Amino acid sequence: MDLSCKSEYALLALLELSPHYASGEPLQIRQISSQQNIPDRYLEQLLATLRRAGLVKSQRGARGGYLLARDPWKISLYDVVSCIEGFDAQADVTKVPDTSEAVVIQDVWGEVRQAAEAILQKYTLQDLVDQRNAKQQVDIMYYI
Amino acid sequence: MDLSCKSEYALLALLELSPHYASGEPLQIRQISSQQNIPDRYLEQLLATLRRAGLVKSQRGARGGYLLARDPWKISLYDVVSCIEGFDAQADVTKVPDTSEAVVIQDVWGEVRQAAEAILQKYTLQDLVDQRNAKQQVDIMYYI
DNA sequence: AGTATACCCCGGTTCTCCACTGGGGTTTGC
DNA sequence: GCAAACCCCAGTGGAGAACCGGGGTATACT
Repeated sequence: MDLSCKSEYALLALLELSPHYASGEPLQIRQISSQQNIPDRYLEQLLATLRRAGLVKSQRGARGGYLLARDPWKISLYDVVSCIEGFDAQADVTKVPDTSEAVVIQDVWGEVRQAAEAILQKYTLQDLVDQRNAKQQVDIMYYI
Repeated sequence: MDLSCKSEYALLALLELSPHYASGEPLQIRQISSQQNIPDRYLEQLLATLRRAGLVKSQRGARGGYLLARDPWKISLYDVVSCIEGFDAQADVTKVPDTSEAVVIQDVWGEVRQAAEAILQKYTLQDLVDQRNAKQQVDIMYYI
């Protein structure tokens, strides 16, 4: 019941990209990884996954980097986590429960999954950026 | 985001034990494992964990077996899953998030965890037994 | 008493996945 | 043309999941 490193790294990277979306200037892996203490070669793989899922765009060559593919309020946390964790492709080998007890357990677990997904769907990258800004604002007020 | 075998096996076993709680007659590993298609030596380990957590009681020797330690409506699914998955002892190495972005992500994830736990807490073993019975009742009606 | 029946404990094994590293190749701006 | 970036693919080390097996111990029944 804990967030995997993969998803956390991916979210951190996208949160870094979010403020840069307006300018249209790409951000490099090195920048993100040093900013968020993420191993850069690992982050590269995650960004490749996000690109294949259509969440970010990449620009190759010198002065290249990554940009969000669409506005930060149009990307939900569910979009990110589901593509990184890859639980879209889980419909293939759904094991058939053999007893009636197994069925009710699966039902409850479905309810759990749905609740988790609902929360991830209601937050967008923009929401998190706003939350972070608000939190920093509070910190400044306490500092004064 | 999927239920582990361990937790599912444990829940199935406890659902088997629930109807026998009233009689006070213990149920053997072999019975449970054959009823629910669970490898018996593996189930043994899980029941040992449940026993150490105080959810079941064991009776050794001939005509021994396992019983629930308390009434089936006093055991929530959260009790079971948390002890099997062992996420009580997670408070020790809570990694300190280094950036403000990491903090907001952890906050959201905390919300997700809480929602999942709330659902697991609201269901008891008795609830699942009732659901199973209700479902079988419906099946019979369709059969007629 | 003796024996069969069950739990008990501990250890090993295979497999998969995660987190991470490394070696090249290709595109692009200056 | 060269350096800066992405791209792809491959491998590695560790951890945990899902088992299996052997030997020990308590208990009921005869």
